[in-house]
Amino acid sequence: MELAKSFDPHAIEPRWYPFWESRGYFKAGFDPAKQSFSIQLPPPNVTGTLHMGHAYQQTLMDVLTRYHRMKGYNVLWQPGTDHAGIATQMVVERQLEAKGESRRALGREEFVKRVWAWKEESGSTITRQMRRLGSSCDWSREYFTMDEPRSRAVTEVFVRLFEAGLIYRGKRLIHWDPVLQTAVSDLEVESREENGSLWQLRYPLAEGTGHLVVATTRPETMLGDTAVAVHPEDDRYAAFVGKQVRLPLSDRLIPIVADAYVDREFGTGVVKITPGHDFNDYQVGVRHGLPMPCIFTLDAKVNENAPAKYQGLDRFAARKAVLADLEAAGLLESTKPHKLMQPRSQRSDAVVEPMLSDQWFVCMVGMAKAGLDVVAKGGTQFVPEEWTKVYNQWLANIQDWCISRQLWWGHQIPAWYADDGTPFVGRDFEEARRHATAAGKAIRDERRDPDVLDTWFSSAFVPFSTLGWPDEAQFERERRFYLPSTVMITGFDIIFFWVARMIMTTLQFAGETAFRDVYINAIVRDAEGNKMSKSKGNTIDPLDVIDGIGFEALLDKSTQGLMLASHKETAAKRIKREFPAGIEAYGADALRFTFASLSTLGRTLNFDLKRCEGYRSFCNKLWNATRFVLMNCEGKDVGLEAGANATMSVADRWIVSRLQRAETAVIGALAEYRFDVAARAVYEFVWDEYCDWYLELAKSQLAAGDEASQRATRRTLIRVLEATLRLAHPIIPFITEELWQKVAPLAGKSGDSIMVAPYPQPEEAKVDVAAEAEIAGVKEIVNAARNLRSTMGVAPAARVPMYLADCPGYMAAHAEAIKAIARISELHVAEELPARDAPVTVTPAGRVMLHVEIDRAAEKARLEKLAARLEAEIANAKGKLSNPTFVDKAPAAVVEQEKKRLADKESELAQIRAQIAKLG
RNA sequence: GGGUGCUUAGCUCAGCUGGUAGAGCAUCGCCUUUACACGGCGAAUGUCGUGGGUUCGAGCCCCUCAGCACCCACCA
Repeated sequence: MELAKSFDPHAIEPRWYPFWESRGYFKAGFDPAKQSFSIQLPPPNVTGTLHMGHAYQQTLMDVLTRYHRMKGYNVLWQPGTDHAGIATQMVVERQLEAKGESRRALGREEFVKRVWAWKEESGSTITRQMRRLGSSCDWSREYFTMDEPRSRAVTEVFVRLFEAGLIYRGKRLIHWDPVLQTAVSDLEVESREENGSLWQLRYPLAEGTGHLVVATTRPETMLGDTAVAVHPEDDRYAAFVGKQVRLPLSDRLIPIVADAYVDREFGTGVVKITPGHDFNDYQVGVRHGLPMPCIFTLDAKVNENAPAKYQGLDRFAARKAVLADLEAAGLLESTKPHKLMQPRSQRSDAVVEPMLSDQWFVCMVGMAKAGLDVVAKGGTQFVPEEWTKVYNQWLANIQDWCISRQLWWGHQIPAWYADDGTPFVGRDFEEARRHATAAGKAIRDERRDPDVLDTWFSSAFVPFSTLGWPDEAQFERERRFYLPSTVMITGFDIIFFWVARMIMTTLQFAGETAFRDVYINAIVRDAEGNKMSKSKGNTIDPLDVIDGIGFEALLDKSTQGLMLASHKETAAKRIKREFPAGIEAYGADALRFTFASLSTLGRTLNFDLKRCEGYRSFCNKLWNATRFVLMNCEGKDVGLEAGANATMSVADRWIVSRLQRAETAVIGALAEYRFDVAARAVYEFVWDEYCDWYLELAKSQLAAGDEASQRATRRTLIRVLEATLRLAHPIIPFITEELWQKVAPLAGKSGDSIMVAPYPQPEEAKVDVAAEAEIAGVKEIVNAARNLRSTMGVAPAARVPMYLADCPGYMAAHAEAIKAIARISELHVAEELPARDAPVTVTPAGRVMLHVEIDRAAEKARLEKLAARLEAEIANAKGKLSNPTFVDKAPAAVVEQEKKRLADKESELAQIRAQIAKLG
């Protein structure tokens, strides 16, 4: 079947993914004779959809995966999805609310059923989208963090850590989200600078008259104050230490303590201490043995530990009431505006309340040390390197990890409580009961801890839980191939949440690092470098880039789901401005090429549809080059059989040589994760060398060459193209497969698919420096001629005579090619240029004269300008060379280079001067 | 408060261990030349953020300042 006249991604993409997948090409290999390559997909939220960040990461992962597969490695790209505890539970709760139902009314069992139903319904969306992008994961091994094997691993890890004393239950001050009503880890708290107030309150002294003034941003917490503190060396307050103040409103006596935590410079130097609701105060409370009352309910209303008057009030209402009462009592000294870092829960945006609460924790210090060591010793390397510091800094200051969540969606904690409240942990109830019995305690099945584990707890084990662990036999079999993973590709935002924890747990349970390399990819921004966000309306859906989308549909989907009218308006405006005609269909290959090209080792990647358009053009270029080659090779003798009479021309040897260099460049770039360099090498080889020059050179060889050289040219055309397709396949899999299916047979290559064909390997012997120099010379002459034509205003189609002098002997052999490419009617090669009024260009490869009408004065002026520039360059070079320190100290090669430059320029100038003289 | 990164052509970015600045897009000419107008050919464009230092030589190394972005942190 003929190739269509131009590249249309839609016509080809849908056919190849099912072809690859159905033939099992994505399946992990287990051949002991081969090297292995493996990569873990950061598991996306199971009910989520593919966004630009995913598409970008996966492009990089797929490039590496396909590349290593073609190189013959055992390859495992391990996919999976995450149950995303809080996020998914929230989505389903919202759905229930919309239907007038509620989680609590349904009850735990029924609610969890509904979440599973939602997971089943939407769970394959993102994996379907991944297939559209071309991601070649081994779907036969796809996991879900709550599937049976992963759940077993979670229980096993929990039990073992508990038995090792690394998981414990304790009453600690934790971050409480009063909206979601669960504990969250410190990583799930985000602090933002917000405008608040700083209030100064008077606390009357218990004895005598007078008061101390304390400053606070949260006056309502005074209901839980159990002390005030001053700095031990603060002379102003030394006399008060050990005495008491009368806590207003509550009318309790609380001590004045001395603690070095107090900053004498801030406020009055006196701090109110609320150990139950502040992390600093908690420490002070511990040091001074203070009571630590909790004054809030789980939904952050004032509880029974505060005076009756405030009970039942929300935190913020209580603040108002407290302030009003203090003011009435004359105890409010001042109110000032104050900027503070407000800690908010990442998921609900609620102001987090520190609460003293019973939770499960993982003791991190030891594991963190191991995690630091393995990176320090180079067992795991970050790319770019600078992220090592970020990793180190976090691990060095790590806190114990609060892993219990008061949610229903997730892995329920495998702990049961004895009647006296002692927790017993086991792989199942029976095991827990045995422990309890041994300890002489009675427990019941229904007294299982209701909490679930942090989502990140389960995803922290995927490096080994996806290789069969805790099944020893399977794990031993598979880890030899795929642990550690070769590389982890992910965003910096989850270095702490995920990467560090995987490294730590894998060290703990497999005794080995999880990854050889950790590649931290850039964050995808819009073309102007702004963060992509729904409310700004500057998000782009990767599927829309692949498939295209009309303006109306784009407007619709960009504004739906936005709650605020102002956001809707901003988004709509932006869509109208940026995408007045919607988004064209660029296809997965162009999208992937764009990602690869923009993938420098920076922190951000500004996604520009214009770039994408350029790379779709590239695909079209490749497509049409293939059409040309097929047109010339189909049904013709391409000289494949041994002993075929085929004479390789210099141009043929040149393009083969350039191909070796392109292959070397791509392979080297991929080894260093320089996807941009790899993409550029492919782009430049295909466009600038193969299409712009070789196809043109080939045309004249096919038109004028003898039988044997035509045969060699056809063979070179088809073989270089075939190798180029393989070279490019990891980046642009669809179009290369489509074209390869047609090209490969003609190139004498068999095989069912390009994705299982071998990756091109450069051969040193095929690098031909002489041919490269020769073609470089030809290009120089052609360029000079083209330049003169354009400067002289010669119509592109017009053929003009050309004279060539002072050129290497080989030039005559390229006469036909030069004539065709530079559109020359007659080419005269001679010792000297004829003396006539014609434009001349001097190049190292010869002097070029076009026989065209000229304006003598204008030509003279042009040459004078050239001469002036040359003179300046000559003066510069002479200056350098006459500087003794330069000649002395600079390396000989540099001095030589400068001398050569001087000589070249001087000779060029002489020629130009001569030509000016001829013009009279 | 601590830390990191960035500042190069109108825009987005490359620039290897220091040797006289590059790409894509955009711009401006001229072209329906038989693979490709998703094309061809040509052109223009930069005191490489500031000030200093090291060096024969600095976009690259060192210091200063300025601007931008991000991360971590319990200052009431």
